[in-house]
Amino acid sequence: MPFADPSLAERLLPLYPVLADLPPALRDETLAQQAHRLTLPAGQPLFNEGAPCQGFPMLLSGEVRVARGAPQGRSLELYRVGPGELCVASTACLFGRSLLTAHGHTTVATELVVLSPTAFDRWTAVEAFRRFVFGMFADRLADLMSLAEAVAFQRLDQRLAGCLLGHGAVLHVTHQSLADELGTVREIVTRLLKRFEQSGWVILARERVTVLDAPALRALAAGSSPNAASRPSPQA
Amino acid sequence: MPFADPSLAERLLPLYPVLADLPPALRDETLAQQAHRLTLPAGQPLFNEGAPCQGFPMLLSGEVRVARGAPQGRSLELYRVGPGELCVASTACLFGRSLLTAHGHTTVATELVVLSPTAFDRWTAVEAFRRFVFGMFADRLADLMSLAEAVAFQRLDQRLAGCLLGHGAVLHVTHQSLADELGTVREIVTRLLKRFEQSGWVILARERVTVLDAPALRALAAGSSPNAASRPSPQA
DNA sequence: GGACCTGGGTGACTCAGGTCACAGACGCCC
DNA sequence: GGGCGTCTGTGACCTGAGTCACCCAGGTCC
Repeated sequence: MPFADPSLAERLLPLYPVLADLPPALRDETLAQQAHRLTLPAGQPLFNEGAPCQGFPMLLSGEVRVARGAPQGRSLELYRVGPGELCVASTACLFGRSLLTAHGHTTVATELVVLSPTAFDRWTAVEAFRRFVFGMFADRLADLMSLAEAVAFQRLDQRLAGCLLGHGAVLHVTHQSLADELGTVREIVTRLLKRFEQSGWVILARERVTVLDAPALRALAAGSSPNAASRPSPQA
Repeated sequence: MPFADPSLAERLLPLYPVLADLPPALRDETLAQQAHRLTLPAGQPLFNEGAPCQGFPMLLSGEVRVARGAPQGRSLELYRVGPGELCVASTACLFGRSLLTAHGHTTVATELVVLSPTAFDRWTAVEAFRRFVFGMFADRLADLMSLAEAVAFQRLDQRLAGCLLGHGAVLHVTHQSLADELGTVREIVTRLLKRFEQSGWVILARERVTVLDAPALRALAAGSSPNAASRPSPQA
């Protein structure tokens, strides 16, 4: 939609404060002429393995989940992108001699702005914006290193505990989606969750996990206790 | 060593052709004043987890291995850096609000040039150089995604087969170093290598692995055949 | 109120990978 | 040439995780 949208910059700015450092003329011109805005429902594929990349995405709202799929339907979540962040996978393949190596889809209804590659180039000429992009790359890189380490060295119960934390006390998820996040299968998630429930750490219901004892989960995730799950927790 | 080194640019240029796109004055000035040159023997630590980062490294020769360590002496190799490449981990922490999350050490005698952060900033103002850096980030990001996927979904024999390939017919490695590369322990590597030898794919000797049947290893690594190792190979 | 679908629960079995505890092999240095 | 350290080989054993097969609960749709 190449017509000027007066509200676009106003909506982007609070989420991406770095845009304030761009020359206003450059910013508004590129937003008006070299960006298009997308609105996607939940569960919509945004890009796929092997596809070329259209541009540089900035999220206004919603969430994009970037994962890599294996055979027989298993998949591993690499990271998620929220408002104020940027999807390095697609950014990466703007430069990369390589195509995309992961797929992304929305987890909830999502609005995003996609900047054209040339516009992105012009923006990165501005030091503040460049630092922002490098910073994002750095963060993701660190995330991916941690992911690789976790997959290599942590037990699944530790990783599961970890991904139950930090999303509030009540999670609305299916066991299958947790399995996809961890790169395992549903049955295993069910088993482990059941063990957590027996320890009194969570309560399970259909499409819902209620966290009762976050500290216990955190301790398990931190991995200090090799088999804490066998001790049904101090007070039980 | 802040004295002018006339040969430095000449040595860097063939490895980093992108430097030809920098304004010569800028390039020579920063190389002379804001870069120092390091020469390290093999096996020397270059940086460690949690340490701050001194600058932007470019390799003249040698190799740096970036890994992440787990408890009980296990470690997982994240990637390696050779001449013409750059170490994104340290670059990343130039910007990152975070410290380094991995450690790097030389695998062989290595010469490198470390550019100061401010000099790096000035160089990235040049579009060609910026693209080069973004490209490197993109490549590493893709590597790390593949690594995470491999660790999550591939069996160790497949990954081992993969890392025997592409280093010539004769590798000079200990089983322990292969184990560190894969994030496992020595005994497992020994077992798997022995299996490969029994299949006639390699010959083992002290600190040496000779690859006889690269195609077979490649097929195993590709993972198309679930348990190819049980079939001692077509012609045997 | 039955058919049907999705999500959850469970037990039996298998297997890759890790642990432990050795033993032999090779090279090196006095 | 004997001692010592590093590297390799191997067997017994254990366990986390995946597979398979099935059943059950709870909604929704006719």
